[in-house]
Amino acid sequence: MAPLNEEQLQQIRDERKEQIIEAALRVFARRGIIGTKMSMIASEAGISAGLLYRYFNSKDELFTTLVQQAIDESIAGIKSIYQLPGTPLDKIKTLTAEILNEGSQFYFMLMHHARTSDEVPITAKKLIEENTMKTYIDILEPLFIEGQKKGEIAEDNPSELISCYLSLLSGLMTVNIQGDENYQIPKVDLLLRFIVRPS
Amino acid sequence: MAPLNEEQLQQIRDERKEQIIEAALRVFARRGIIGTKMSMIASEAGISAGLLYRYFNSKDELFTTLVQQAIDESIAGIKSIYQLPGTPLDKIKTLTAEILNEGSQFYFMLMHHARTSDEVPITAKKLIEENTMKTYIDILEPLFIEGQKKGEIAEDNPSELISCYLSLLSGLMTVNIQGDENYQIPKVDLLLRFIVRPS
Amino acid sequence: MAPLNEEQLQQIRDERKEQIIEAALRVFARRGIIGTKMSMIASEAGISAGLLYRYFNSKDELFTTLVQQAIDESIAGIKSIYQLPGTPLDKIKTLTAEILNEGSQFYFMLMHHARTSDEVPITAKKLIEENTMKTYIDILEPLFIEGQKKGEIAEDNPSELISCYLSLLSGLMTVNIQGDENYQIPKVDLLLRFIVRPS
Amino acid sequence: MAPLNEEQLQQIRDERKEQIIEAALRVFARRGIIGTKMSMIASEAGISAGLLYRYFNSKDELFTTLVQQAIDESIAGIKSIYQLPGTPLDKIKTLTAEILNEGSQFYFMLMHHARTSDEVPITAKKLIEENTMKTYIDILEPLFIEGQKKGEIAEDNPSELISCYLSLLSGLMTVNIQGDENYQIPKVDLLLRFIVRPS
DNA sequence: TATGAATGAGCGTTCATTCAT
DNA sequence: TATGAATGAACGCTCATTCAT
Repeated sequence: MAPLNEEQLQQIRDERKEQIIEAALRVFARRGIIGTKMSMIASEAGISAGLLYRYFNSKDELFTTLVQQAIDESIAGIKSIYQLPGTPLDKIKTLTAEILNEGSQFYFMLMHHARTSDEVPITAKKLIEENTMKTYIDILEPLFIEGQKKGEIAEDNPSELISCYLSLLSGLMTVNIQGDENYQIPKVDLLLRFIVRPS
Repeated sequence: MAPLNEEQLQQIRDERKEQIIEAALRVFARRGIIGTKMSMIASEAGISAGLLYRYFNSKDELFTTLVQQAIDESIAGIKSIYQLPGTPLDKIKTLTAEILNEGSQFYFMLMHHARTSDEVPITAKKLIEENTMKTYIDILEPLFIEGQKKGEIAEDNPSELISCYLSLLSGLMTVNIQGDENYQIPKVDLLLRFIVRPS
Repeated sequence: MAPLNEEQLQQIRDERKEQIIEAALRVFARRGIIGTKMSMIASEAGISAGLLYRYFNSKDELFTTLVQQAIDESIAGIKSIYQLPGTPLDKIKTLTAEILNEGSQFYFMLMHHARTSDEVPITAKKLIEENTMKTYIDILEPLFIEGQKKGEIAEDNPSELISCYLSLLSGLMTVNIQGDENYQIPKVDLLLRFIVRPS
Repeated sequence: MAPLNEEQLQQIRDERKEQIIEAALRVFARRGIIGTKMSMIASEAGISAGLLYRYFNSKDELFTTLVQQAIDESIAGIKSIYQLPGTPLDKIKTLTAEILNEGSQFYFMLMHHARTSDEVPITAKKLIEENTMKTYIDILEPLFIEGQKKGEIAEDNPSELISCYLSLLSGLMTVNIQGDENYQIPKVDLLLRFIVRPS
């Protein structure tokens, strides 16, 4: 019954906040900003609705936090491609496979809602406007050019090629849904065929 | 002085209904079923909110009508590929270009909401469950097989190839948004490269 | 196609108005003022909703007209007792039987709504306030006193006796409903037993 | 600091629910189901409109609850006649006086609306259909027969006599209104005169 | 910190009333 | 005169947010 010390309290707070963020991501991703009720996030996080407000001032703030996080993680994820082993094309294949299989789908869906919905808080809107596809193209361009030099990658305009690659990937991740057994994420090799230089 | 005759009234009713359906498609597509307020549809259609209810009994009914229409038109659209001129690959290219350029984007977005949202009316849910990707695969399979025989189309499993093609197309159409100048619909030739048999 | 002359038009107007009043009485009586939609009255009268407003400026005015009519007719009805044949008790029995059997039930139900509902237009409220039970007591008192003198009628205070008689009658007429076969309007002799002087 | 414990919460909930039920009875009784706005009940109960919905899912559910309660209490009330002291006629007089004086009037008015209005929820409609006058006649019949044997009660068909008694009572309770000083609930002895066997 | 009762603004829907024909 | 399309105010209900405990 002794009161917790400062440090322990802070730790509880951090854990709770993480709990909430993860719960919110799952719910917002599936249901969008209006479709999501604060009570849903609360019950997904296993806490009461009122407690949410000790960690986030409003639904908007919570949503915006998630958008920020999605942007940060997606940039970091793309940048990580340079740490991967192998030739440029190897790297691209590995990263693509990781994205397709891994749990990043929630982020794609969240960002789709954030881009499409009109109810998005202005702050989040701004974050999105500053985070255009150009950001990602700039990161990937050196790698694609290197791949083209090596003759691995098709000789199109690299920027256009990357844009197309990202659009396809993003479309797949956003649209992919359970419930239609005919709807399957394509195999990586099939998907990347349009990047690969015909031999 | 005299009231309008039956024919004139019917014409007014038909026009209004069409007006509403078009307005509703635009709004639902962008904002989803919950994000869409009946007043938005009304003002998009240039009529009062109350008048909507002389044509559709409820928001749900209106939404369901649109889903039905989207399904009908998409099936008709896919079937129309057989009327196009040229070889199988020609046909596929032409149809793909049409889809990418034409205004069918609203239907894709609507269907995405209809598939994803939990607030979709049961009737619409049923329509969607009955309308899996298999419907479209079955329509396109003969054409793809013919293309493979002619050596135009890659030698993958045709059903898988079509599924991949449709997934990519559907993802692009759903995700594609105004507002990001870097986000461009890929050129048809680029997109279809993974279908074409490498020469 | 020749235009109707003034007289014919007036006749049409009068018929229409009567049509509407009768329809409105039936609907208001059963459903009360709020439960009644103008469209119900219109369709009960076999005309369009818009046309109602050429005869009555508003729902309130129509309702008030009916209340006025109900009051007028009820007073006339009570007064008519003096035209009936026989002794005072005979007259009372005859009138009671007439009321119980005849179609005056709609008026009782209407007046019940008018007295109970808070949505009644002020004008109607005033009519009702001016039309207390005293009006009817005053009309009937001479008859009851005469009956008492003749030894036909119980020796209670006449005013109280009449009030009780009217309350019971009015309660029966208001509450009596189809649909419960056990709910039967009592026989006149049974009902009047408390008025009759025990022999 | 600590949240309320389960017991305290339950007590608050019970009190609120009772508050709402009492308020709703008063308002529904006077205004009927359509005439009653949820906001009226809320302000009569001294709470906000939104809070109503934590206790009752809908206006219909609230109304139906009241109908159920009215039926239960009326049956219990009638049955309680056998606990009263004295001869059958004494019992009947006492119960009648109790009903006429006591606050059961709201229940009569509520049931009148429930029986008459077309907007009554189906569940309530069913309750009412199952609760005909026969229920009450069956309860009272033995008592009336006993009274007839004792020579206290008139020698009419007992079932008919009870039906008449209940109709009159129910009519009085339904119709009786404040606001007309001439409209007075009759004295019990006067009212019951038609039951009593003439000496 | 944590809970859940309480509030009130906002949306879907209905309906009295108006108006063009 | 007669019609029915059109409007908009009002009510039932939901949910983000606050607050007492």
